Amino acid sequence: MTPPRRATLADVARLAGLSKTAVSLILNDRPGSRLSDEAAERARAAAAQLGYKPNPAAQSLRSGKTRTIGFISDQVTITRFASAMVRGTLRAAKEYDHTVLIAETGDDVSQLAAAFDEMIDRRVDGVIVGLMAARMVDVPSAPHGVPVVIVNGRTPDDLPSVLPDEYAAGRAMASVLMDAGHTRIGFIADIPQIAGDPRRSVTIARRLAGIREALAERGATSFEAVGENWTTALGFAETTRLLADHPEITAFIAGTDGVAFGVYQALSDLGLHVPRDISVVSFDDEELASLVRPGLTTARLPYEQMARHGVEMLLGDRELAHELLPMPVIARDSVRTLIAEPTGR
Amino acid sequence: MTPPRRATLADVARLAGLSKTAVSLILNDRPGSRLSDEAAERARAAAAQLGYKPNPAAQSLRSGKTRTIGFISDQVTITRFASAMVRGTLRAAKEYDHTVLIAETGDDVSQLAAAFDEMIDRRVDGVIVGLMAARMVDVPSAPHGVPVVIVNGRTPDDLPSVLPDEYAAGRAMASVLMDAGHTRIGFIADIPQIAGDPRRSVTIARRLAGIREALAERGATSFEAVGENWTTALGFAETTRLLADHPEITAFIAGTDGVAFGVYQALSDLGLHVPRDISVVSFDDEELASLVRPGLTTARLPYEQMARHGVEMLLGDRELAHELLPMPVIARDSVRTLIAEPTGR
DNA sequence: GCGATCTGCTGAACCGATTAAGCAGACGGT
DNA sequence: ACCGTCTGCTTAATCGGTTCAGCAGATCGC
Repeated sequence: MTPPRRATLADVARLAGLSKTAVSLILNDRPGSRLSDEAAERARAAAAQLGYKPNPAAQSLRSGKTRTIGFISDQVTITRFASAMVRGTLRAAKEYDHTVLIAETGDDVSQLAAAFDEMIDRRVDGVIVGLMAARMVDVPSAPHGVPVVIVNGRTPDDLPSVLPDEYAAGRAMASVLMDAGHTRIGFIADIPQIAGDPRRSVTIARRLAGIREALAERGATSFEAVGENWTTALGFAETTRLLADHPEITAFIAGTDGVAFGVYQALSDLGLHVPRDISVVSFDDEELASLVRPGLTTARLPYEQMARHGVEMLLGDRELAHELLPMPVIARDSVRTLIAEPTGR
Repeated sequence: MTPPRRATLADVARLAGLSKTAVSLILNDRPGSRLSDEAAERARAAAAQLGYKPNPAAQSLRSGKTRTIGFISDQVTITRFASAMVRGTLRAAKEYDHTVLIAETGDDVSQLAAAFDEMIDRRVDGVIVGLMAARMVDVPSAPHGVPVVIVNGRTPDDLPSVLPDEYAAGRAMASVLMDAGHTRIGFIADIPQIAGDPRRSVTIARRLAGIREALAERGATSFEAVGENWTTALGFAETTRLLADHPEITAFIAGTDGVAFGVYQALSDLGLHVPRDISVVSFDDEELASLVRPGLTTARLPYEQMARHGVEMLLGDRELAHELLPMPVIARDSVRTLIAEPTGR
């Protein structure tokens, strides 16, 4: 029992015995239009009876607005992080009564440009470019009046952006360990190729700087391992190696949860127990972090909040600027508090 | 350097010295319209010069089509599975030159209905309802002419659906173990509350049936454990218990990868090695399955293909019907082939 | 009693595309 | 020379809303 065709404004007007103009004014609550309460009543009743909803295409045509924003990501649909960004975008957009058009892109720059242009051709009211790794990317220029925000990334021409506050997070995680009494800390850390290249990452360098400065300020001894890529395999290999060389280590800082998972595996193979024998902290808060035993203490990348922030820049009162969002420390069970700190040995 | 306003058909016509009609006919390659090659040339040149792209709102208004489909899911953006469904939908839609509007819904039925109506109000050309767990759900009726497909689920009124072939997958995974020579198999299996209730799952019962029938046909001995929820904790607890009672078990079938992760943890605590001492198979192929060591052999839920299939039903030649899609066996390293099958002990 | 103002409402234009209908000129047949 | 047909193009209507301008009739001031 569904009507064959959706009711139009003209249908409502006819049923209410009014003009299209009158009904439009009433349903949109235009201030200054002086229509009788009685007429308003009739119009609303007719609209309700017919299940009238305005045709968005017609509205867009007139207003030049589509009440739609575009979301483009380099790996939108591939990683669990993407989910959080999509979620944040969707929810925030909904609050502003907008819908979201989503496009997928590989790492390929030309695909991003193509997706971007397609969104513009669809006449979206704004575009969010969401990146999985906080990189520098090129984004085509948008027609005047279409705002663009980069979430978790940057552009060479400095479009408005939202980034995680990696420096603060680096300090925070180092402090979590030091506050618990750890002073000899393994650190699976530096990726010179990536940290030095904004096309790979604009934030990893800050994360590392935060960690290093906090450790240095409080006089902790750190043992750094360097890798090509932050992978589970790297965590496994470097943990094994660092512990062989420096058995005095009591805690590890892993660059990511994936690396931390490798640390766990290595410790398990060595018969060491987390957190009894070794404490571990890391960054990102992937789903994995809550699944491993014991739960991993990690600094969460606030993807959902960053996306929400981006939408608020596009549609809300928030200024189009550069913003840093805090990375909350998610405390689980991978850190042991050392009762006393023995000075010798 | 972006133009202040997008070019319209009228702009192109003016520049080309033709009427809007002529330009429209040319740019749309209408057969039967007899315009000179010379005019076509001018029209195309003018369109290119102005960067003309038709305004989709105007086209929709005229045609009644929006070239947009809606995707609604109960947990769209929350799980890694959702990503695959979104990806499949996006890619397939792109092939049909459609864009995708995505809406989020909690488990709450009323939210699904609300999201659905919102899509209809936006005049989408079709709707995909994608579910994370293959459940029975209620979907409001759509206006005539708007097709709806349920991906990984069912509706009481039997809307077209795409489901995984769980029965075949159950048989397949049991066979993987038996083909490798295993005959005494632990099986973390039955969830009576869920398997018996289509509102919870319309497929788990089939998965279990496939496993049980395959095991029975080939005379394997199975040891079943029952739980309330398929969780990592369940896998951990029941593995520990089953092995204590039945040390002769050489392999486990876990209901999901999450359960299998619990099995891994229990085996690790018991000092048992996968696959040397115990083999493990499961279902779903979450990201986790490739991350654990050794990699988990599992039957993949083909979310991306299911979504693609759904889109093809909406937009392509595929018949709107009920379809079962195969769940591919992803062979990793968690199954050991037993050389010989000792009869005693 | 008459213009000015206010009240309640309507007509028509407009957004940008598609398309049915039709028109001027060239050409062909007789 | 005249009618019919074909070619190449244009005019105008249409989709469904929003909005500018304006029109009757009532009310008011003096």
